[in-house]
Amino acid sequence: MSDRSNPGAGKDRAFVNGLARGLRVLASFSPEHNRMSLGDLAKATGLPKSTIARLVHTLVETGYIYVCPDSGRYSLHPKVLTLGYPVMASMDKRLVALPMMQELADYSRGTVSLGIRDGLSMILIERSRDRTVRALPLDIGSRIPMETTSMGHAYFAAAGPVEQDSILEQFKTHDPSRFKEVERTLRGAEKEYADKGYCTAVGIWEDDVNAVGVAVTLSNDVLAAFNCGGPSSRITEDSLPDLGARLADLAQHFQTADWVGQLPPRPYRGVQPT
Amino acid sequence: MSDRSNPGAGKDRAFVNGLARGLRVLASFSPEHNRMSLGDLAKATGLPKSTIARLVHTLVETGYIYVCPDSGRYSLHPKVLTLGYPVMASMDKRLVALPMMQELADYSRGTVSLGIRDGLSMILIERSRDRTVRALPLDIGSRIPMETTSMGHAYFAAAGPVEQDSILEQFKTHDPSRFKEVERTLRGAEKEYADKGYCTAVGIWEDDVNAVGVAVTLSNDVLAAFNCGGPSSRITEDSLPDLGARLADLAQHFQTADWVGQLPPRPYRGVQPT
DNA sequence: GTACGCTATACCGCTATGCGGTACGATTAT
DNA sequence: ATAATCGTACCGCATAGCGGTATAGCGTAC
Repeated sequence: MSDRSNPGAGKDRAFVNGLARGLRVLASFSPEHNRMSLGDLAKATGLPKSTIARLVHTLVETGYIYVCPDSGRYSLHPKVLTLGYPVMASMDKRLVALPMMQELADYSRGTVSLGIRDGLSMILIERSRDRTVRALPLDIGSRIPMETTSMGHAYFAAAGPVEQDSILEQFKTHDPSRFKEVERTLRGAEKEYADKGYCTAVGIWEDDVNAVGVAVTLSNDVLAAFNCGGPSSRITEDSLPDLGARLADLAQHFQTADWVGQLPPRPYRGVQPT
Repeated sequence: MSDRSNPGAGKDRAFVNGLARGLRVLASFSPEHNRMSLGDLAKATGLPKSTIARLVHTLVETGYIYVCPDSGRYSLHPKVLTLGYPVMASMDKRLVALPMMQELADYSRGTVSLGIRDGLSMILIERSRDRTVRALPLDIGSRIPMETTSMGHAYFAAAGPVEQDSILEQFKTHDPSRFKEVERTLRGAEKEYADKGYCTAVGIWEDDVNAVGVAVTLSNDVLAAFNCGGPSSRITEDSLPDLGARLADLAQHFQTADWVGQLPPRPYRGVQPT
């Protein structure tokens, strides 16, 4: 029976299944499936309905899920945002980048984002968009693939050899069929980054999306990467060198910005969950 | 022993304790305690050390916590941000407010934020800051009290009678000693909001912080509130009427903005967690 | 040097606890 | 009216999670 929520080995006395399963429930929500019934969640997680009922009940009790008043379905409660707050706060150096990002977004009439790696994808932790665009598809906390985005390419290029090997290793085990292609792509990106100082992605993520990417180091020595991109109608292929140079410049300024000490040691001005 | 993680009644067959406790572990991180040992977590949560060890082990396995390479302590993994992403995405109407918020932040030389209620506090879901300020103390996902902030006051003032009663009820049970004072404050805020169209908070949250607040409704009929404020050196008490009017104006524009249909129905451009 | 505080990890017996069948009544859709 | 849903309830079972206690490894301090 031992259907461990996470793969992992057979039996692990120290693994709390209920917790892992509950997190799986939370993670099974997505922007397009943000209101789900117990049945939906059962399907999405592959867990039996009665188990889902228990987990959801617990999550409702603890306030991380609430029942939509109208539809009666279950939805993530904004309280889940508070779980991520300490992470955001620990990356506060990105705040110094915000004005620069906004400036470049306006200049390029596209979107500028900052992301870090999780597994084989990049998680966005900050973003700025051109003021004339209504749509900002990727928001904070969203996840984009590493192997098909300029951000991911730049990240890979700037990563140390050991991290690179680890990434490639993960790709190999995760999707062996695409591995060789992915490896070639990423190694190519590494070369491009070394040559030009930025990575370009022309229509490899989405057909009509172009972007450039540059890596940086956050205050806590966490590697991250900027990108700047948008629909090809606005971000033309010809403009990429210019944008790449500007993004590299932005990263340079960000990197060397004298950040330490600019913020007074501030206590946590938040409050308990009450 | 039935030490239920959440208060609640004695025994609830459908309550998964391990899950609730694991969430308590995640929630016990804060910006100032973002690297903790098992002992720290045991102290913070009040759970026995061996239990913590099991929960943390599970959270590490599932990737929501990682071991800091240097210190060997435990820290939240950025992956927790992805849990909140669907919430952010469901509130995408706030994106139309961003340029306006930025504009007002620049004008006022302070900070403009947008927040929604959770329990007796407000959770920030968007923020803009004046470009000349380095510090942005409150970030997305952070939590500020309702009874001492202009945002909270405006929210309360705009809430329906039933929600107001529920809020007051919670205050009464949560902190009876302060209840009468809080009630008076909130009722006063309601009156102020009805009179002026905004709420002011002069040094009630922090001594040297002034702010104004105005409520709005997000696309999904969720009540929310803007605030605009900052240190009294920049946001003087005299400027509050002007800022209040401008914030009310912003809210008005935001409210009536024709948002529906401006975004093409977009698929989730994110990717699986791999 | 040794005694201490702090790590994290391991072990282990117990039983409460979460499990997942299956069944029910209420809604809503076909 | 039939057919899917929805969520809730029940219940016997076995094990999964519990929390005590014990151990081993570091650093620090005295």
